[in-house]
Amino acid sequence: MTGADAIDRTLQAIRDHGGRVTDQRRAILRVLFDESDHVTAEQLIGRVNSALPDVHVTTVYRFLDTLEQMGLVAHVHLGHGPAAFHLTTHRHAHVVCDGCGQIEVVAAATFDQWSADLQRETGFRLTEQHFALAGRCRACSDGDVPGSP
Amino acid sequence: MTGADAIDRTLQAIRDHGGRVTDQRRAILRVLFDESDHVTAEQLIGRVNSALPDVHVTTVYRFLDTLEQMGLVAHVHLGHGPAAFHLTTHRHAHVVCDGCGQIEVVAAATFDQWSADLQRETGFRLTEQHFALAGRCRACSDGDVPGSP
DNA sequence: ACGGTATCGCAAGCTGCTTGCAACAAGGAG
DNA sequence: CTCCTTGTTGCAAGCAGCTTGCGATACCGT
Repeated sequence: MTGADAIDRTLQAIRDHGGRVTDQRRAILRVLFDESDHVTAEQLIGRVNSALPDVHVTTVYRFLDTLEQMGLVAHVHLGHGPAAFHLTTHRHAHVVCDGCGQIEVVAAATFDQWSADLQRETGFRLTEQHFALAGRCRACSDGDVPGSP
Repeated sequence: MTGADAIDRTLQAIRDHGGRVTDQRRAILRVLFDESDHVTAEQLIGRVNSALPDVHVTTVYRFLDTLEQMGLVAHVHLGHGPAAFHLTTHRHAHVVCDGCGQIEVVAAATFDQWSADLQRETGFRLTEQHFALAGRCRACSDGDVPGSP
C-alpha cells in the first residue's frame, strides 16, 4: 500500500465532508503524503507547482486550513520563520536545535510525563505542542558551553 | 530600594557600553522596571507614551534589541500574536493556557529535569524557552475533556 | 562651547499569511 | 448528458508585527 490509497481515502473524506476534489488538491495531498517530514507552506507550494504549475499560495493555505480542521494536518512553529506542516499520523512534540536547526521528535511518553510533572506543580497540563521546544543537539552542545576559548 | 536604583544602574551600564542615555530610554526603562510582568511591544509603547508622548515604535524596538544584546531583557513568544518582553531577573520558562491565555511560570528545577530527560533520550538539552509551552490551566481543563456534554 | 557619533522620528519595506471578489468547475439532480 | 448549485480558484489588496534607510537631533567627552 503506497500513499496512493491513503490519498484516495483522504479525498473521499473530503467529499464526505461536502468538499470537492480538484487537481490542485490532489497535487497538494500528493506532496504532503510523499513528504513524511515537515514542510513550510513555501516549500509545499514549490513542490506542488513543479507537478502542477500556477497553484496559488492562497489555494494552498486554504486547503491546509481545511485539512487542519478535519484533523488530518497540523502545523507547528519551529522558530521565527514560517510554520511547518505535517500529517497528523502520530502525536508528537518537536525540539529544534538553536545551533543547526535540526528537528528532533519528543516521544509521547516523555511528553506525557512532563505534563504530569507540570500538573502536579501548577495545575497546568501540557497540550500538544504547537510551538516547538528550543534546545541544542549534542553536536551543537559540544563547544559552546563552559571552558571554551 | 525602589526600581530607581536598578534603573540608574542600567543606565550606567548602557553608558559603559558606549551607549547614550536619552529621555526615551529612561521612560522605556521605567515602564519595564515598573511592570514586573510580561509586556508586548505595543503595550510598552502605550505606557511609555503616556509618560513621554511621541516615542516611536522604532525607538522602542531598537532599544529593546540593545537591552537584549546586553542580556538585560528577553522576549518570549506566548502564542500567535506579538512577542512579550520581560527583564531577565530570573531564568524561567512559560506555559500559556490555550483556553484563557493565563501565563504560568515553570520552575527552573522542573525545566532542568526535563532537559535531563530529553538529553538521556535524544542528546538534546533544552535551552531557555524562547517559545512558550502550550497547556491548559486547571480551570480550563475541567469541562473540555472526555465525558463532557 | 564644540563636535563626533549615537540615537531619534519618519517613511517605506518586508515576511508570512488572510480576505474580498469575480470567474470557474465539481458533481448531484433530472 | 446537460443543467445548475455551490464549493473552489486566482488575483489583488490588506494586515500584523516588526525592520531598514536616512537625514535631523542631541548626548556627552574633551
